[in-house]
Amino acid sequence: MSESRCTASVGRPRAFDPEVALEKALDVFWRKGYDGTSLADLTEAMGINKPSLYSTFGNKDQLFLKAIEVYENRPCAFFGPALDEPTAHQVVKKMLYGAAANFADKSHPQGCVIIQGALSCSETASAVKEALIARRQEGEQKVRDRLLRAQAEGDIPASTNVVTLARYLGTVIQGMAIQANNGATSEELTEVADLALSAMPPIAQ
Amino acid sequence: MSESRCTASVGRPRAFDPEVALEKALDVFWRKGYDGTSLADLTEAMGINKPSLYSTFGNKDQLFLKAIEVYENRPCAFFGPALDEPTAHQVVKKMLYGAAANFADKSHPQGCVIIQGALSCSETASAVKEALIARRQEGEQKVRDRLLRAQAEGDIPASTNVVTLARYLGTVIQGMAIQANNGATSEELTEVADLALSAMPPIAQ
DNA sequence: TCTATTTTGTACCGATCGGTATTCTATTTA
DNA sequence: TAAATAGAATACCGATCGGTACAAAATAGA
Repeated sequence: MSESRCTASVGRPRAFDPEVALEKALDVFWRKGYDGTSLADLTEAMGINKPSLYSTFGNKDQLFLKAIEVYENRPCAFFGPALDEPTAHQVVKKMLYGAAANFADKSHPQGCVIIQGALSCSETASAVKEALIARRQEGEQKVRDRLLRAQAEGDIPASTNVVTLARYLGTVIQGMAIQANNGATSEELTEVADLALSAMPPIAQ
Repeated sequence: MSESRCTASVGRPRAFDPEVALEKALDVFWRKGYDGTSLADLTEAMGINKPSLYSTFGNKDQLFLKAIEVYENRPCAFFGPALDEPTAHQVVKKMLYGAAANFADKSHPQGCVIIQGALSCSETASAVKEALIARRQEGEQKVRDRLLRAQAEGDIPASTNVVTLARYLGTVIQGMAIQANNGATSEELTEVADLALSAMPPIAQ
């Protein structure tokens, strides 16, 4: 039995690291959006040529989808951990603060690629657009489920409409992404987060 | 003295109404964004050919800017009147309700072209992007000024940070535009608006 | 009717789009 | 060392991009 993967055994070795290249692609898509990004932009940023891109990642669509997976696991990793906080208030606070810090972080493009990667776009990008809408709705669904759990645990009042509350939080987070694009700083977004938190229902006794 | 304008006096008469054509262009830009819209999309929707488009509107950039002027004066006309409401609470309520009704209105593309027309975009679109950012900031500035006036009039407490409050309202409105793109209905957005309103400071006595 | 003027439709411009065929090169295995 | 394999580099594909030159057509004034 030969080695199954990691450093393919035969043929010319790959001259680039696919993960690094994928992060470069993410940066471009994040900054320019799907429609605004050309293959020339991608190959230049990734440091590879088109045939390498196509043989490794498929095509532009598939590259985009793989790039946003990287995004969800790394640059935007504040979302998942926030859900693990013990109380609903801590979950929401950590999520909004995380968005404030991350969306305005100057070490990468501002905002969120899931939100702004293909918002208004050509028909060519419609599959990507639908994928992004689905991701946003999945995120909102996770918040909703977490709030339902909090309600069951007596964390927030039974009278709270968790569907609307989750949608409100999604709205604020998405708005913060736009604000980051406008040039808002992390501090400014954190102030917005604090104000947004005041819409949370009181802690059930 | 001859007639100064309206139905030019000499030469072949124009076969289309520039205002109608501009509204068609707005519809396309709104739906597809600047980068996602091609001249072929525009000429087809406007019912004219390229030379007519260029002689009447300049180029793609200028057409876009003229289209968003139409947008600000017509489909998005909920913003200005809201500022004329007598109290800060009424201003904010009317603005958020207006956004909820307008952004999800199925008689035109969802969301707001000022927000989603050129969010993440190519370098070609950067001038347009900057113009849109400026418009968003102007809108926020108007809200801020209105809140300052309300504060002077004793409408909201002197302790309220109106800069942050205005930014928060901008954030919610911009988030609602994304929600509308996600497929949220006017009713759902109105519920979000109600929740967002709970972050407003109490009425000063 | 003739001329000046303006818009129309068509055909075209070079550049770039996403995507690929082909050839060359680097490596493993035999 | 020779064959097999797979990635790299170049050059190219038809289609489309934003933008325009040019000539036919429609009007007003002379």
